[in-house]
Amino acid sequence: MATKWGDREARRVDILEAGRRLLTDRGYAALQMRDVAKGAGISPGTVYTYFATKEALYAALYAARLAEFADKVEPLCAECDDAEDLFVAMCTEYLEMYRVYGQELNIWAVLAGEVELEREVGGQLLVAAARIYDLVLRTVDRLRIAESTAAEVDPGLVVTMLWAVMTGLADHFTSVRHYLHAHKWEETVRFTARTFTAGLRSPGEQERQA
Amino acid sequence: MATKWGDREARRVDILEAGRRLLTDRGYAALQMRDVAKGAGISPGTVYTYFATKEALYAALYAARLAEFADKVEPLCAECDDAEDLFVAMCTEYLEMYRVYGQELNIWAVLAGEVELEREVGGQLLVAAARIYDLVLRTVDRLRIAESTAAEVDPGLVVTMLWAVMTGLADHFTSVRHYLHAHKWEETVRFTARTFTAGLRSPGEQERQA
DNA sequence: ACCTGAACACCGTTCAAGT
DNA sequence: ACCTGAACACCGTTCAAGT
Repeated sequence: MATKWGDREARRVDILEAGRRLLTDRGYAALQMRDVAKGAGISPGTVYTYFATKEALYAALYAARLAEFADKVEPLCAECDDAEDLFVAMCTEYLEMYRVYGQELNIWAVLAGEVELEREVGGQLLVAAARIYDLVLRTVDRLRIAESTAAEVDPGLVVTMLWAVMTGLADHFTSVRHYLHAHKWEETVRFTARTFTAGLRSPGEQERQA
Repeated sequence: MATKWGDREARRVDILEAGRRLLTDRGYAALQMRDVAKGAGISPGTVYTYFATKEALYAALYAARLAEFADKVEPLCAECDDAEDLFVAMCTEYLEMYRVYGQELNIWAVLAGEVELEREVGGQLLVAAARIYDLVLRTVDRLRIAESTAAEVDPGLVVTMLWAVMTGLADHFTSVRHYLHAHKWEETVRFTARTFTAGLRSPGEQERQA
């Protein structure tokens, strides 16, 4: 760390970087404030003049990662015209993020104000989440994914379902770690995407809607 | 506690009951070994002669709850002939369990041997999980849910997908707690069930399979 | 102002001592 | 044998003291 005494901006980056490294290399349990301080080349007390709690530090890391996720998903949504392929690609990006950030902080709890954060970090989380939500919403529209059901189904409902399914798949596959899996990630996600898109386009939908 | 000195069986039940109460009343964060001991009318050290770790205690509670879930789902599977309704009912039962036991212990990690448990508790978890898996598998068969795809799709894949979707939905709705929800549980689950059953029965499946 | 690091609080866990 | 409870280990957090 070449960060000079009093350079708060650089110091903040040092802390975030130290935290990010611990998290990605060794998981949430290894994200300990003493080690964050050590990694940033400062004392434990100083970390707390930048982040009020460990949770706030974690939220800041998560916000950055979520923005990165949005950056990766945006071109996918723009380029891909096949809903099934797009879902598979998005899920796979999501899995990478979920592997590191999935278990611990709950973004919705943050957005709901259950967790106290500095306004800035909370705002970053909100912006990133809203960006992703909008992105998916517009893509669902563009690909007419809810086509046959469009007359009655709120596209937001489709997005909510998609998000939940992604989370479920990611959770399942990050927890099991290769062991008792009869099915591989690619196979399961592909099958889910296929089922899902077929279901949304099924002509049977409209009549059952009534 | 009327449990007598030396009655290990009753003592064990006291501990489990104290833990269960803390967990259901005030959540995982409130499951603290000192309070478990207090609730069971013993000293902290004694708890550790019954359960090697807090995680082992939690696993025992989870195993019992999982068996209870299987008990509730079994008649549902037997009585219900509509896949969509069944999925909704199962998800709703699952949500109740997930609300309390969802976040913390990972059953698959346990089954994979990543968490050390007494053989008995590990076995209980395994038995309960296998029971549920089999139950769903047989029901998928019975209702011919994977009908149009049966020639090529492993029914186990359907079960894996269903499990992941249930988890995703439960996770979404336990985390948010009424706040920023545009859609209610019943609405989202119903829509998801409809989409998936339609997708699994879609005649378009077979050709895309190839 | 910014930073240090010893100290406090909390909670899982252990173990020498009691019955 | 079974049980007690003080003590240890660990980690998030605070704060009086340093520069």
